[in-house]
Amino acid sequence: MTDEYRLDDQVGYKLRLASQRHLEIFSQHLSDITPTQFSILARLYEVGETSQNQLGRLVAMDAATTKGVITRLLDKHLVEARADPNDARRLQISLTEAGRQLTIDAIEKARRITEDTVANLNGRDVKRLLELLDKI
Amino acid sequence: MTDEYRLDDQVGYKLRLASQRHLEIFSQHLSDITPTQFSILARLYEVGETSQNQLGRLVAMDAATTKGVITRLLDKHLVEARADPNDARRLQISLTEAGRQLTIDAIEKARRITEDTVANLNGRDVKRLLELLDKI
DNA sequence: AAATAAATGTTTGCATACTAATGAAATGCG
DNA sequence: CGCATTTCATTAGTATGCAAACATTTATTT
Repeated sequence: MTDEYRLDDQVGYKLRLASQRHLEIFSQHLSDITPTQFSILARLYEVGETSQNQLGRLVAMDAATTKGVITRLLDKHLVEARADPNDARRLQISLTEAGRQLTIDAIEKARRITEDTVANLNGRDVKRLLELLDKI
Repeated sequence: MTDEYRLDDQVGYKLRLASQRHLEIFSQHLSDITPTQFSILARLYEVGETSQNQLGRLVAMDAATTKGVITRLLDKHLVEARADPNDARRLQISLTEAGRQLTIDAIEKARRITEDTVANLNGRDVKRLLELLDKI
């Protein structure tokens, strides 16, 4: 029936707003790294030393994007890279000790970040939201 | 009970994935402009000539971000800018004729973009998703 | 086995979006 | 009026993302 187009009711628009809000909360708790950088760190913590490209795949990032994120993490001395002896194309990435410490700490803070982000939702809503986002 | 941290279950992570998917769909349908640029255009179409800063506020964008988006739209000759005679600080932004045409066309395509983005959700789910995102 | 083709991993360059800090103009209040 | 505050816009710097290029390895063909 409603034939007009409402920008405010579009999924894409609301997704941007929600991401914006989440980013704001994130940086309040964790100002040293970004959400993107955090996901790389958390995944690396989970799986251990991995090639750069593979690592990117594990967090659904483009190879080029991954490269940029890794560069920034290298600059901060949170990860280190070494050539794979078996495959000259590959660059093996691992956490430094400082990186490990920061990641452990960041994971704790990340729990709070998630809590704050969904502060207005009850448990069932959160679950539902995750399911719905998954289907997109 | 579950005490471990699962990156894949975090709202922030899933928000990034969903946005990523939406962006992909968007660029398939509308390769000339980005979602951000589209929201500026759509809003401008809605409200008519407005100051740059005000326009940004209407789509929840920082003044600096707005500036960048407007610059790109000016480069594409989709909008035009003129000084406000009453207030020397202000820059009035309006759609060019080409911009109007493109916006009308883009709004049609945007319906499809939204449809494709939520293709796996039924009507009630979409409504619920919008509500949940709103609460964030 | 050598040569070629195909796949994989990484890097470079460029576009977009966002933030913090700065400057210019207008408004309000003593 | 004169000064502080607010509003608007811009600049400079950072992060993320994609397309294209390049290098290495693996598979295929002759």
